[in-house]
Amino acid sequence: MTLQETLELHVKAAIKSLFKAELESVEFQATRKEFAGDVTVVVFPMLRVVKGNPVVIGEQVGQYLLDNVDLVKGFNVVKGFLNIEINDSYYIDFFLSIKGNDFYGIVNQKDDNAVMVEYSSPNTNKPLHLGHVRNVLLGYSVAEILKASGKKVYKTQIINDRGIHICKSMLAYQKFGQDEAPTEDLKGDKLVGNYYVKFDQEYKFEISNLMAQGQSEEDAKKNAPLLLEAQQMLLKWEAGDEDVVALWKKMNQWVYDGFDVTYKNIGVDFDTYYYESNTYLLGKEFVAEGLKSGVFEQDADGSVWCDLTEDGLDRKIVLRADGTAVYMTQDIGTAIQRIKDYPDVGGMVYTVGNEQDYHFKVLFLILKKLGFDWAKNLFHLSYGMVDLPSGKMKSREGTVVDADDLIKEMADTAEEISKELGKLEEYSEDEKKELYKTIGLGALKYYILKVDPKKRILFDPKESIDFQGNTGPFIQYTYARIQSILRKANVSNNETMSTVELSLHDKEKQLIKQLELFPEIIQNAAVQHSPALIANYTYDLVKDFNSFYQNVSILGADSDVEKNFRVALSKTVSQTIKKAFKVLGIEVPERM
RNA sequence: GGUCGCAUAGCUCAGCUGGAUAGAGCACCUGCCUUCUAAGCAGGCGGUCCUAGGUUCGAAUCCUAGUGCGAUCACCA
Repeated sequence: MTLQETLELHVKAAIKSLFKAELESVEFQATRKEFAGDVTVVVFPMLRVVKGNPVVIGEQVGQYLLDNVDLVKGFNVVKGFLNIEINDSYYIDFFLSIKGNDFYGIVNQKDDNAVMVEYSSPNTNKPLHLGHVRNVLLGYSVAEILKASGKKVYKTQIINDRGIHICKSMLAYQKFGQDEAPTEDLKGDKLVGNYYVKFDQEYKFEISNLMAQGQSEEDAKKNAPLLLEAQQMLLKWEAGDEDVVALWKKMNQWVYDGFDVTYKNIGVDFDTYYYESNTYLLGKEFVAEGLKSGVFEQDADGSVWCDLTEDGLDRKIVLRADGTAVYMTQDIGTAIQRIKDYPDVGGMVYTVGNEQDYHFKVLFLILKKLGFDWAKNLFHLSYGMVDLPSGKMKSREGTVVDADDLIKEMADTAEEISKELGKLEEYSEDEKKELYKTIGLGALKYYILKVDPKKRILFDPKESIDFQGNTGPFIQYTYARIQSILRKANVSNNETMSTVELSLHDKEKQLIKQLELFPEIIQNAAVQHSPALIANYTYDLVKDFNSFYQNVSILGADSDVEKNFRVALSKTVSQTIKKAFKVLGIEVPERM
């Protein structure tokens, strides 16, 4: 039973014995630091069942608790707030109960229903950029948080490997590529991306030519020879033309190889992959079925629609007049395919930007209408765009922050700062390199994950990312500091720690209170799909630790009992930092 | 125009199901390295919580209207 649960029973008993009234629930909050006490009971809500002055009621309840509950050692009432002081022994006992537990806060027995988390899901025509980075970090972290909260999780992505945009880079490569192949200096995804840009340049050139010949802009955009060729290519691809398919396979493989390097650098992974080129056909099948069952309707021109006007939405197309698949068709197919492949999956999380809020609203609704019971457990993890001070990132215009470059720059900055501080003499060059990467990535990941997913991020490359204050490196630094203490502590037998004589320092108590919150933070973050909650929790924990560290001597404690206790407390804090950062996908260094 | 999201200190962000005098970091200013790593600690400065109504003992938080910013409403993805 938690402290609050215990106190709740006693407060209810107090109200019953003092006022002969039944309380449905008791409202608690942490006592503000300017008042004495550990837990606060809010008296106001009780006024509904107990008439009287809140201060007087608070006093009476407080006295009752002091007389009847061993845990309570004192109380005070300010306005309608009953501040309760708890015996140190409660906190010491609690700490001893979690001290050796490596899994404290983490739920290991898994739910029967698995969750599939989709993230990344790039187009295969350009390299990953900062926008993808937010997606990848969020998706990976939410997957890890769900795991830690007791869910079985499959990480996946949907690879958008077909369509007109893919044909554009293929066509440009065919025309201008001269058999160029990826090299060590030019990854495959970058190479393909270059031809996507090339297509756009040539296309714009053709448009301006046509307009010079008197065509309207609208017509010119439709009639540009390059676009017509690209459309031809898509038809050939759908017809299975050998040359086109061969080129498609070759270029896509280059991109996949390039992406793999980036994912590995970021430190994320996937359990299974889906390709739109495989799932769009299944989508078509279900469109046909939905047409039979009346979920969809067909227009005179042959196009198929879903009428959502009764649900307050518009009509949505699910199949073009020429019978080819649209985005929605594919997503219907992909969802169904996933459940077929992994029957234990009872729900899915889609990590996709908020520009597609409407799309997912419609998709989930259509899947419900098609009668899938798992459709009620679909969640769109919608996140805000990452914008630059100059505005939106656009691949075709080259105004993007490239993912690989960004990661490298972060490591470089970490290197600069580390060299200035000069604490790493005994490290080998390889170890230093590894550490710079850990710190640089830690800074980047924390910077992005600490923000509520819903909010947009304005990323200023010049101002760059901080390494001080509420940042990844600050938290990593605290972890490293603790490891340093543990190396020096040499506490041989802290299992049989005697704590009878111990009285807690305020900073120690504060740390234990913060540790106590950890399991609930993990659960909460899972429910809300929010790594930001974990990040902010960890920051608070680390702030508390640093304050403890600078105000209380750990290794220089007055007694062995005290020293052992503080070492064990520090160790538990560091393990909690490590677990919290693990679900954020951030590593912690042994020293820095 | 319809729909959805966001708006808190100069900047970047917290603020859980409504609760005490709205909190951090950065920046700026003061102190603290012969003692466990100063990427740190202790403190100062800084707020009409977008506006106006409403609900309530109590509103940054809930409701309504408005303003600003963003997204979306494609036989693009």
